[in-house]
Amino acid sequence: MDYSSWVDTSLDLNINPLRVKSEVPVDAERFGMARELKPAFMDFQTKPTAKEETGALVVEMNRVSEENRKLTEMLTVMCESYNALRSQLMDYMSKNGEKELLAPSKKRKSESSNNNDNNIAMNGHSESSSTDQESSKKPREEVIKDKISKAYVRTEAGDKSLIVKDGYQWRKYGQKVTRDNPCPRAYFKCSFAPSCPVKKKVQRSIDDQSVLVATYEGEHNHPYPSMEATSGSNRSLTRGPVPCIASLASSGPTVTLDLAKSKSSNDDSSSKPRADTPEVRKFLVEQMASSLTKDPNFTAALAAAISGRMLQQSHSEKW
DNA sequence: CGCCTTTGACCTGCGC
DNA sequence: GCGCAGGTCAAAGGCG
Repeated sequence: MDYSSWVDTSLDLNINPLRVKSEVPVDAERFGMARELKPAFMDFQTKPTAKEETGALVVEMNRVSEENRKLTEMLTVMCESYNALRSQLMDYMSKNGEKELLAPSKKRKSESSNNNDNNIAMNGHSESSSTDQESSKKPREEVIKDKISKAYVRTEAGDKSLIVKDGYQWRKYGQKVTRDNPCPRAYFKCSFAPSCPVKKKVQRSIDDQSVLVATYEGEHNHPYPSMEATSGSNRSLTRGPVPCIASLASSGPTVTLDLAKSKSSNDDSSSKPRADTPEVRKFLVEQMASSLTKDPNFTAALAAAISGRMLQQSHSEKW
């Protein structure tokens, strides 16, 4: 599957001068703005610095266009790399996955291996059948560890907290720095119900430290907290655990690809994100457009580019 | 004042 | 048996 084909990564900044030339006067006249706009443009052009400013704007527009082109290339490379890694992972899982699941691991911390993490993340499996692995642990944990799930949550780049908002109320009871990951691992217990046996481990991904890996152990023996009960500072507004969130973040707008799938679709074929459907493509494009338009830097650059083109065009018309 | 976080100490399982 | 590493406990302090 070619994931680079999911989304048209080009921003399609159509800054055709002919369009500006043909549309702007018409619109201005249509809305009766010609008298107000034209003097403004004329005044702007007659200023001694107008030429320089126009040139600067054109340079800025070219710079933005070049940056856009580079970002597009980077995104394409990332998609291709992800595609290749996924293919390798699928091959590896098809060969060794079943064998590893059946063989009880002697190592206690088999879950900390990044390959295992990625297996679950890529497939969107919110629950893993690790009962066999956990059965070797001490008896008092057997009741708790019959249900293990993982969630991957992207956080803000500067956010150093280990808080995963999943709607439940948690009490932190420990924190450890593990050997395979310099980022500390936080241990939480469900504090919504005193008898709730659910525990949660949260640790930043070693590969991408903006991603929090939350491991849930056990099942809640109480109903999901209501929105009123979860409206506090640490309460979440999301309902239920987030199975998988994969994001493509840049320095500018963040495009989040939610690859979560429903728990009911556990077969391997349906675990692949149906991004080739028109609905998903439309959704992704809308999300990208929304992210871009919300970014003030992008809108400012876009406005500068458009105004630069307008000025350039009107300037060339005059000459 | 109660709840939560922090953090060092302690417990437990596993490999050598 | 010993050391290492993950997991848990509980006292202390912070905060609303």
